[in-house]
Amino acid sequence: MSMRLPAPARREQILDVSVQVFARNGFHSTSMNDVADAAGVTKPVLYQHFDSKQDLYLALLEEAGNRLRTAVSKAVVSAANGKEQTEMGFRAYFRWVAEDHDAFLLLLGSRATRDEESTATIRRITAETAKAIAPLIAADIGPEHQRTLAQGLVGLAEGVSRHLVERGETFDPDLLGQQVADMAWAGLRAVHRSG
Amino acid sequence: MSMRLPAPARREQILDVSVQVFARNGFHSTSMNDVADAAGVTKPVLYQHFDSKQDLYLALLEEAGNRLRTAVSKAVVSAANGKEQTEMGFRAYFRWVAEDHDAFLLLLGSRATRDEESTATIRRITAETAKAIAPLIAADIGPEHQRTLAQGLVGLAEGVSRHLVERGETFDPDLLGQQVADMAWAGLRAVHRSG
DNA sequence: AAAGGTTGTTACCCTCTGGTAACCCTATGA
DNA sequence: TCATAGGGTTACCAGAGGGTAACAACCTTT
Repeated sequence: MSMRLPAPARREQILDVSVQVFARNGFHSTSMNDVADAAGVTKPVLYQHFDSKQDLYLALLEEAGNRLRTAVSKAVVSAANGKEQTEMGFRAYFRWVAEDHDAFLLLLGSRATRDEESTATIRRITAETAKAIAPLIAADIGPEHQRTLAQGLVGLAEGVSRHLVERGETFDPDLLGQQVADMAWAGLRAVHRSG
Repeated sequence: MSMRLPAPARREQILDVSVQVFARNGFHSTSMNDVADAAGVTKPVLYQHFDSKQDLYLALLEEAGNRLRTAVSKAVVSAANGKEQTEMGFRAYFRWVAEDHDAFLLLLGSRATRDEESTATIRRITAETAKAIAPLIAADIGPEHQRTLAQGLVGLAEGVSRHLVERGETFDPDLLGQQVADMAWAGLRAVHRSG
């Protein structure tokens, strides 16, 4: 039905389409036929570009994770002081959620299904995001504790996002980022003081 | 192999055993045969007590969720002022994580798989937990915003817990609860001020 | 000790779906 | 125009796993 495409273009199209399908239905509830249908193509075509369902799924996770990581990292690096870093970081996170909607659902939505390997991938991505913001936290507490709190901040952003996204509410990422950052920054300073 | 049990006892045993199996492997990677084996029994026995795999799984979620909710609610209610409520709430949460380990993994672990209905159940539980702590947040911001931040706090606790549990680190729930509560409380007060 | 309800098992069905072998169609270039 | 290569399809396999019908072992009650 759909036109013939050169291999690289087809591969891209499959990635584009399948991120939507997987995001909406989750891994297990999405069959390769579903993906193929959505792409306007038949199953074997998928296997010309990806070794397995897992392989396709992991490619999607990897891409989505990269976009998240780089967005947050860039934002944090580009800011001057801690407070600004916090604000920019959260803003970037929420902007990513708002713009890269399907990717958010894929990585962190409630329907995100995680087998052995996907779990590892997602955990790695989350951990790296946390690592990017860990320096925001006062270094005079143990590094373990520091990383734990960084994961907490990621969880904070995640919880807020999931709540909003799953209720279908629209939001201004910059405003939200600022508000959450205010809260987080005050919290971080408290940690600093209390050691 | 295992002894004959009266129906209610068998039902309880199945619940006890399957929460472990599901927590460890997730919904889709766990077959009813796996559950049956773990219970020392054969498949049809499971279907004498539960209508379907879904049904069993939802029963587990419900039980786990109840324990979480009541633990947090009780803790929050029993405290006097806001700061103490925050501390008691987080303590109760982390105590639940430490004690009801499998339940935590089942509800919120990375392998937690969520189809249509399970998603709804888990979201309900999380939302109710958030509702229990929403009053901690100053009422002079919009109720929508208030609920969003409450979800953020739940996410915070979740992120911290997941990080610790999945790294297999042991932790003192009371100490951790206090530390996280310090951070959260300072954040909440900041929200209060900035409106 | 026979009856009847309860607990449990064996053996099976059936669907779903990941994956593949074999073939077809279309464009291009010599 | 004919060969060739690469994109695409049809038709199928095979295994896994949810769910069930029929049967067997047990215990209790009379």
